[in-house]
Amino acid sequence: MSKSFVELPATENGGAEECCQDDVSCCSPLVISPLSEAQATHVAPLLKAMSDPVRLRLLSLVAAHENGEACVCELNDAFDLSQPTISHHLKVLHEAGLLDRSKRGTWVYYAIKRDVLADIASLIGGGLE
Amino acid sequence: MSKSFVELPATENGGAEECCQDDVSCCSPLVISPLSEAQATHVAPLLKAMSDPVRLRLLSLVAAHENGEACVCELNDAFDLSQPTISHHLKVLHEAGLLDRSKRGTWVYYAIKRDVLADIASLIGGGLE
DNA sequence: CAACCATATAGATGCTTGTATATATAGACA
DNA sequence: TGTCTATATATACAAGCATCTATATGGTTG
Repeated sequence: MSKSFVELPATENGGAEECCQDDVSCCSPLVISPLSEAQATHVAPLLKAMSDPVRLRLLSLVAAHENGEACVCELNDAFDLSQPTISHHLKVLHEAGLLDRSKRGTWVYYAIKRDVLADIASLIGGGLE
Repeated sequence: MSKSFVELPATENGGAEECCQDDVSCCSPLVISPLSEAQATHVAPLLKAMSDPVRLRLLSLVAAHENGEACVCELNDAFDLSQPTISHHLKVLHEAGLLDRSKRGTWVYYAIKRDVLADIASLIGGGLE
């Protein structure tokens, strides 16, 4: 573990270490070294997707459900909002890369992407233990 | 550690465990049990404060700086944005409870609140290790 | 006091977003 | 084929937000 702490060759962007810009897992924790502009631009949308109360609850409903997966029909019932609104929020979470989507017959299931969640958590909380 | 896993008396809100609604630290991790509406409403603003690329970088600049503290003057220089814009973002982070503010002479210093960061991280990533 | 520096506040503007209603798609089944 | 159910898309609108310029506040120093 703690592979994020390995030293990486500095790039031209002012000293922030930057490897694969597409993946949160390669950012060292906030507390260890400042995010580069590119890194921040990649990570922010993930947090933005989680920053709505409805989406946060959707995320936790899915994550805490059996196998980390839940049917849309169950999710709709948990809220006092219209079905298209829930569908919209699920789309946001899916497009952000936090939820996987799979259709099985008439029903659609969303599943949590645990690795992404873990990466975000270690970005925020890494180096504090 | 892992004090978040202790069983709590269920409340009337449909099974989600809920203690002090004012503090993130008492929410059990997303993956363990679904957030209540009240919990989600409390946590979401923290994530929203972090969900902007500029604020994410500000946060990490402060957090990774000596003593987890940095002077506004240094922060302004790190961005291509107007001084009031940076001031605004710092205010958002401060009001969300992520940064402490202290004035010393002419200068203002913002300091990271490590415990809040740690609480958010364990909310998101707890139960995945 | 006056000039100056560091930071915050006020107000304006254009873009984003959360929500709703109406409609489309598409699988199941009679 | 036609109808029902599950989910998504289209469109619209009010509210929120990131940014700017202009200005205020308040400490420092000549």
